Amino acid sequence: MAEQISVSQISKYIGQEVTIKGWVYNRTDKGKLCFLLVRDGSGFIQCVAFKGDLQPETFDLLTHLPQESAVIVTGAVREDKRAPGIPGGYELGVKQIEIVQEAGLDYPMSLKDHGPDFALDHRHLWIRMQSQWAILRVRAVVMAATRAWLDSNGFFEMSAPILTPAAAEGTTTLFETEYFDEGKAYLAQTGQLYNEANIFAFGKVYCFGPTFRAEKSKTRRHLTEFWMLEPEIAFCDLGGLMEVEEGLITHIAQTVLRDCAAELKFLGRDVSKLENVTGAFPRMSYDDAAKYLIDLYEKETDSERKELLKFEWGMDFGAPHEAELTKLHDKPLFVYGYPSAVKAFYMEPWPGRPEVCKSVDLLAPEGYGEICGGSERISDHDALLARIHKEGLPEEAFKWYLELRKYGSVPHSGFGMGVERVVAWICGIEHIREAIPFPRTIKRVYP
RNA sequence: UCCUCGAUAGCUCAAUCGGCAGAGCGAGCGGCUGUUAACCGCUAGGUUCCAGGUUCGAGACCUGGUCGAGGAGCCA
Repeated sequence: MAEQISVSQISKYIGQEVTIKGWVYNRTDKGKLCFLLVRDGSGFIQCVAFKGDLQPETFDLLTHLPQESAVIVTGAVREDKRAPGIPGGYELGVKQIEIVQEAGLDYPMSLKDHGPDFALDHRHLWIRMQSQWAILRVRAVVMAATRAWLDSNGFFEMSAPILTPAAAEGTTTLFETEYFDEGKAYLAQTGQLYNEANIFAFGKVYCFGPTFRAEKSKTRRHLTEFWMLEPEIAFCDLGGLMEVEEGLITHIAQTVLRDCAAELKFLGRDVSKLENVTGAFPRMSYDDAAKYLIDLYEKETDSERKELLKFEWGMDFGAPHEAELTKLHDKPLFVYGYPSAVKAFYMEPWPGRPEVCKSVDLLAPEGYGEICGGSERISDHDALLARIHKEGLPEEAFKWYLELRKYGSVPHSGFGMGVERVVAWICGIEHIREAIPFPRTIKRVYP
């Protein structure tokens, strides 16, 4: 009885007879020779059958196997540079094949390109394709690396509620639902306020889960449901926060480089760009960034681009501005000290400059833009209350949040990291809808 | 909410000035002992997004609509 193995472990079994359980990804007949590219979830491997090695009826069955048929293949592993697959370079000489299910002939996914509408309508099948498989494997490693780094650096995962009573960040649009006799409840757009309660019990915490924004954003950087990591740290200032982000992002990038080499290679990612993601990241003040952007705007001669680059102090960066800033470095870039007016109400003002707050965004290189946004939080009760009033937020809804400032308040900081944006950047893909198994966009809740 | 672009075979697309609805892939059959999204031959496959209009004649032009994509704003 041959040992059942996974394709990802194939290199350890050269010369041995093994069994692989999976699905036919592609088939090529060549007369007395038949190639099956079989995927098993862990990778893709070429299985080669010679007519002379098998019963005639078995070989005939093989050459008529529809794409996506479920199979159990047994054969000897050998190294062959010609063999395609992920990792590739190994193949199985078929000795025996059992067909678990012969797939229907009308499988709609082609190995060639699909348009976004068709691909997304068939997302339940699209995820089987090599490109999507590779991206989602990277996503899983990004998420595991995120938890691993935080867990080994003294953080505790504290799940935040998804059904929440009110807007956390004011103006942003919320998904609304009926909640028994209590009136309306809303899908969480952040777990941060709950994290701030948790740090006073656990010191360093994070929540990691789906968040929801009913914004009508229709760009390659937006989903209505996306996964966000939100660490929050007691006794931590803005500088300390940036060190945490550096440590985490470095660990994520280096872990993916180590564990997803085959996936990155398949995606055609230039890994030298990711190898740069280590150590201290460059830091730039909002003031300096604004000067740079204004200069760029004034020098731009193309009228269309000039309109996009339009900038003055006090504005938040648009995607074109972020792209320009990230071109300055080959590492992620911190931009800190944004105008308070464009940031959330809970951010600590800069000492001596109340128009600026102790916030920091982390911009991914190569034009990918914001992947993390965070700040030092207001720790003083009266200052926070004043900000709530100024923003016109309902004081009653923030009663418990304000109370945190009465019993042992300390300087504290936190940030949010958009998982899909990180995955899109690491994989080098165009659109974050491919960085989540089943994307939710303004125009799509199916499948 | 605004701007731009698009919708033709299962998929990706072509169709010149308004004049017979086309190709590649996929599917079926046949051929080939090293294919890499194989290749070669044959076969099947169409409500040209919908509703009107102009015209001898509309996939193409006009009006209205539907759906999608990219971007802006907002944000992670």
